[in-house]
Amino acid sequence: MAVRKERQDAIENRKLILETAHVLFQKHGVDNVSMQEIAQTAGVGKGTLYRRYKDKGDLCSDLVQKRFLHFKEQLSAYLDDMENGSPIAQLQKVLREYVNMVEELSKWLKVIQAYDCLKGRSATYFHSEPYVFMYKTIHSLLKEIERQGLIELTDLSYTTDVFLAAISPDFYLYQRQEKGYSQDDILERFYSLLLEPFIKLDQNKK
Amino acid sequence: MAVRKERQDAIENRKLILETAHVLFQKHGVDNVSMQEIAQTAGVGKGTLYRRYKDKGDLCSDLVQKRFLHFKEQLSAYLDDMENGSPIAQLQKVLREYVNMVEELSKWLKVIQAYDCLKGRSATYFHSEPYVFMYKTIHSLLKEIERQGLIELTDLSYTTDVFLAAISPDFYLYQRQEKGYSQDDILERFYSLLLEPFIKLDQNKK
DNA sequence: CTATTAAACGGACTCGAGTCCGTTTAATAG
DNA sequence: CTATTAAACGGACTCGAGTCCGTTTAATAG
Repeated sequence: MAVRKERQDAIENRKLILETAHVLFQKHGVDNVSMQEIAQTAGVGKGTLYRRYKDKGDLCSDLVQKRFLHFKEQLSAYLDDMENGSPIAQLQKVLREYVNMVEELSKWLKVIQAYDCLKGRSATYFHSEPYVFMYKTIHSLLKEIERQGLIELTDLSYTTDVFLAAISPDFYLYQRQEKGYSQDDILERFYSLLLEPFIKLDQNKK
Repeated sequence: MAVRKERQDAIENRKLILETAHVLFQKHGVDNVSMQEIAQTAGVGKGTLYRRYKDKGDLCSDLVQKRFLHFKEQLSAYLDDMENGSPIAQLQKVLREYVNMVEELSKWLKVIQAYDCLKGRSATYFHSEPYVFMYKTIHSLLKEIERQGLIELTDLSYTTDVFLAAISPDFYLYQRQEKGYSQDDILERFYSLLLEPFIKLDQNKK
């Protein structure tokens, strides 16, 4: 017997709730909006809200998910253009775009992290789609750079994780807000600490 | 007029509460212990509990604080012994000991972080005593290494932060539990990515 | 179009976090 | 030792998170 398709009212409510939450979060800040309020404003019962979203963190995940899709598309487009360019330039492009996105999404990412931690869902950051995607992308670019003999790394996987740690939302925001570095300051320092020292010296080529 | 000294009952309650919380946390796990329960078990009212500790995160901070004092003492003892040794060896010692401590305290550190985030106290991790202390220690050791001409770094401050990011509780636990690296695996990879490439080649000295 | 079904709904309910404020008690003044 | 004071106490209270379950409704069968 065929599986019933999702009910029309359910689909509409899902959209309605997400939009309402987004509006309220923007207007009053995530912390100052209760789940109650979201349900009421959307005109649904609390049960309906919780049926779709475990908690505020879950709502934020969905918000991030939407934005992340754009990012992925944009990035593939860029990378297609650079198909035959230097993989180092590609890597730099990826990093720059990602930093851009982190800057934009950090607000949500922090909330997600807090709820994950509080509910004992541990290390979900590292399993989130954005992390996994970035990991794969950076990992394969580094591999290509290595294949071309431009770099030599002891542990590719560890290196990739450290790359991402240096642009993780927490760390990034700290550099940005407390240290007062600009986006470019950070990228510059990142390159000079984690990228340039490993690029094989072929200055003689010049 | 002299400031009144802290009341005796207050002092005793403070100790009692902290010990009770510690015991309950160990027995049932931080997540499964309510503030109510802590107060009840300690035999004080809820108000008394909250008078000292804002929330569970705050309790964990105090727990960490105690352990961290030991760590600091131990470390200074070690460093005094190595006073005239190579600052690189000193740095490695510091890193090794810190990793040890993070391994032990990660449970609490995660809870602290979650509450900080949830209550909108942002980036407190970077202002916590452990972070600040480690920052100072690593920073000054790197400076000394630089002074001796053994290393050259673009931005000492940024480098120090990245060092600490690579052994931040979240990241460390991920490497440890999900990647399956041992403590030594991690230190090895850390050195080979973040330390060795910057040490000036004076192999000719050999 | 009607009956059947199971998903979806929504509000009453429980439970813990955190606050408030009238009461108690340790410290100090005399 | 007694009176005064202000810190400390503790439990009633509020408020939001999340669950439960009787009721509604969209989808499917006939």
